[in-house]
Amino acid sequence: MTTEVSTRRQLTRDRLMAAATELFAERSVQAASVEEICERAGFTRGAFYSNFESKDELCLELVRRRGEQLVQTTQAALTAIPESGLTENTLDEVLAKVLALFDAGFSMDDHWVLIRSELRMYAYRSPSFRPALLEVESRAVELALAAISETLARQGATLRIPLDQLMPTMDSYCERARMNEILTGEPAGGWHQGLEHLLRALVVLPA
Amino acid sequence: MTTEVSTRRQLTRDRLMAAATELFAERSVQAASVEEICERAGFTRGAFYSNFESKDELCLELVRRRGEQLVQTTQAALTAIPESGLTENTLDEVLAKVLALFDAGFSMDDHWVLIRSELRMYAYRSPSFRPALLEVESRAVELALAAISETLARQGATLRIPLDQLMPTMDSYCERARMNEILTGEPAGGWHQGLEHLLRALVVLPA
DNA sequence: CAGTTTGGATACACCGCTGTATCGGATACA
DNA sequence: TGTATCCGATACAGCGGTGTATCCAAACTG
Repeated sequence: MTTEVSTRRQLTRDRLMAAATELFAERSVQAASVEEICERAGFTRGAFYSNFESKDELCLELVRRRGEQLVQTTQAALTAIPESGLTENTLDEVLAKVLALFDAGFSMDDHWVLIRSELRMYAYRSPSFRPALLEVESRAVELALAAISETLARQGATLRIPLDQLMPTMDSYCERARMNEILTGEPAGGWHQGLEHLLRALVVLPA
Repeated sequence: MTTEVSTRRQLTRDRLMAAATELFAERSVQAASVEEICERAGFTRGAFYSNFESKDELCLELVRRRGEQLVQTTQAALTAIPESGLTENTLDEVLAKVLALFDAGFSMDDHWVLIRSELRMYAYRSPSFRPALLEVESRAVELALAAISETLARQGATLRIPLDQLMPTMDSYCERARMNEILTGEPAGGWHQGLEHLLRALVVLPA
């Protein structure tokens, strides 16, 4: 059965990619050797080169999946907070929605903060990888932005900065805050409050 | 003459560090081999190991210098915009001062945007290097922050976010914006306008 | 239950980097 | 000008990673 074969193959691909993800965070994309990735996944390099043409290609696949996952969790987070016939135009409603987005979609767990940074740097150096990363990121940002701006519009709220500056501002702030927490060894979490402050500062409710 | 010797030594150290800086941006700290650094500087590895104990130590020295330079240019930028017996409490005055700070001190040229990111990741992985980087960065931030908050106070201006969140917010925004420009190949410069928007949004002038 | 295919393991040849130990030419000093 | 010192070059042994070519077992096929 073809599916059975494909299933097996897919399983080793998964394990390889999971191992790679870990090692990318630990050692960087470049420094993580194919050897090491295979070892951690419980394979030898034979398995790797049978499944991927190169580390570059694995990265591509990684980002592709990440993109899908991002889109899904984002949409899930959006629908999870229903239109809810609220009559009060509270800033808190907007906040909740946006914050949920960041919690769910733009996962700020240790792993992905490091990996995003790692992948950006890798993209800078790998011309073949760059467009893929840019496309995935921009798609995710667009999706989230659309949701946010719609929410804002419904509340009659406006922003103190251009709309297309909102996501970069918040995202980069969170990422930096998380990175700082990681580097200093502080417990994670401060970034969340920081983001809320930032949002409250940037959003203007109708008079 | 001892100074002559030292001068010579210092010169090769400089060349090695300059080469390292370039290569760190091009290939990453880890991927830049000692060999390559020496080659670009016009030396062999003998010179390197005669001057530095390891790549780690070179990084340390690099950051130390960067810190000094940062402090100097920041202070220069601050004194360059004199108290100027202005009577008008214009937001523009505050803006000018802060923007000048970022232009001068937190240099956002291609090189250093990449290297800062690079060093952060390196710090995450090198326990001996981490505290050094953190200290330099925090000193620079403190200095700039002190200057800014004093400026704000003099104008009677306040912020819509906690004071200690200002620098991370602005800095991370700029860095991200620059990085995006680099990745997409857009001409640099948009970040500057973005920063101005952000500042205008965050600063509140007295009624 | 043979025959075929698939997929991962093994073996091989090669390269580049590391760090140290040693050497030799230039420079400083009397 | 001779001598000591300094500092970068050279030589060497060793390691770890790369990518390919080949092999073998297990899983599918009819």
